[in-house]
Amino acid sequence: MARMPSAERRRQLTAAAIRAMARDGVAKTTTRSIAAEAGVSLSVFHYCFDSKQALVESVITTLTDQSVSVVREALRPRDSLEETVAAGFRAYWDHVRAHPEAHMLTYELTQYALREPGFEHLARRQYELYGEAYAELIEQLRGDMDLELGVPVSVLARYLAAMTDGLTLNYLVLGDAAAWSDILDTVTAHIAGLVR
Amino acid sequence: MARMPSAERRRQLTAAAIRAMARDGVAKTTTRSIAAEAGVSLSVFHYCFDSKQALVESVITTLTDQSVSVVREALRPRDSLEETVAAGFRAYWDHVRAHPEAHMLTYELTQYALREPGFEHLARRQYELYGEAYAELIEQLRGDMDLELGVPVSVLARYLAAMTDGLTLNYLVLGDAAAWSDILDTVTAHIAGLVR
DNA sequence: CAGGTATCAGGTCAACTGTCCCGGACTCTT
DNA sequence: AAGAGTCCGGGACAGTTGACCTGATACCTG
Repeated sequence: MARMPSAERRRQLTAAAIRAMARDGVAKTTTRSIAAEAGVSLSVFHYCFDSKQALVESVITTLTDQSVSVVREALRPRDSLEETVAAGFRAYWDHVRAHPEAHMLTYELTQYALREPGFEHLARRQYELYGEAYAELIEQLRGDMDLELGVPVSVLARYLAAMTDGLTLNYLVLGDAAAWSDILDTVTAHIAGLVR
Repeated sequence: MARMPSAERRRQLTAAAIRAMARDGVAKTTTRSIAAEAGVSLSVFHYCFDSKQALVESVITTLTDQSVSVVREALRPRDSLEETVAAGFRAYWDHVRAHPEAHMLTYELTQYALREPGFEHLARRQYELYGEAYAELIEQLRGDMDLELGVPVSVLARYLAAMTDGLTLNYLVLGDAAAWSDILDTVTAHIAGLVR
């Protein structure tokens, strides 16, 4: 086994845990399977993390930050409002279709966090960050394009966040990706109608 | 212990499992905790169900049917379209606020079903039934009120299902129930705009 | 009331999981 | 090169969990 500073080992174990959890599900991922996925012995795990919970906490924050950056990346301002919304949805949707297990895992971890005493704040943080990402984009667009919103920014941001969340979950359960792009088009038109 | 035909015992155990899972979470619910919740000994459990999986299957189908009937109950046709949509959302939302653990449990079980080999169909069935419930209501309204839809029924139904799903999940994570009624109003207006 | 069936209680078992311990090996400083 | 600090490996342990088994008990049929 290659020797490695524990900070880097922690990152490696976190990444291995994400792979194992995405593959097997959170419930079926054990400290042993994580260690095996990382290619280290079990004791290394407990050398780097005080407990499995500490590792899960690291996994959640890491994955949340990744997910939020996916949203931020997708939501780049374009020439027109409709174009921005449509391109944003498309970019996000492409990511969902390309990495369904990753999105599935975020839902699982959200519920894990809600159930685990002392972890609720991690679930909330995730959803708050989503909302903030949307709100920031809206504010930015409003300034750049001199838009007038028919609804408060916070309402619109939460609507978008909940919308994409629900669509993603439905896609993960039902599949049939094509059917959902029609819905995204409808929503895009709706958003465009909410601004002046 | 009162003697009881096994069919009724199964119902009793299913109900006890739902209570235990809603309280403790699916992952932390064991055969022992279910038996204790039902007030029977562990052996009764394995007398009535071949395995824990068989019980979980019973729980999922029972809860799915309950959830769908909640949706159907909420979506009763009223005088006008907007009134129908608004009242439907309100009724559904009241149910979510009154029984958050029950809704939480359905999300947990959906993911459990998606992860458990041979159970995927139960997750899909749940979401298909939601979609069908919405589609039926839309068809019915269209006939009664002579509406003309701007989008296909299937698109609208899936949109509504995903929408409520996402809003519910966001509420369960973030709380703050008041903030979401504004969003439901926005969506209501959107739906009203989609018909002629 | 006898015999058979349905139901229950407690104990047992093997497998798995998180955690920990102890000895050894590597690395860097002095 | 020697020692301290850091990292790694294998094994062990206690607790939990799903599953099962053997008797005992209640109910019903004839």
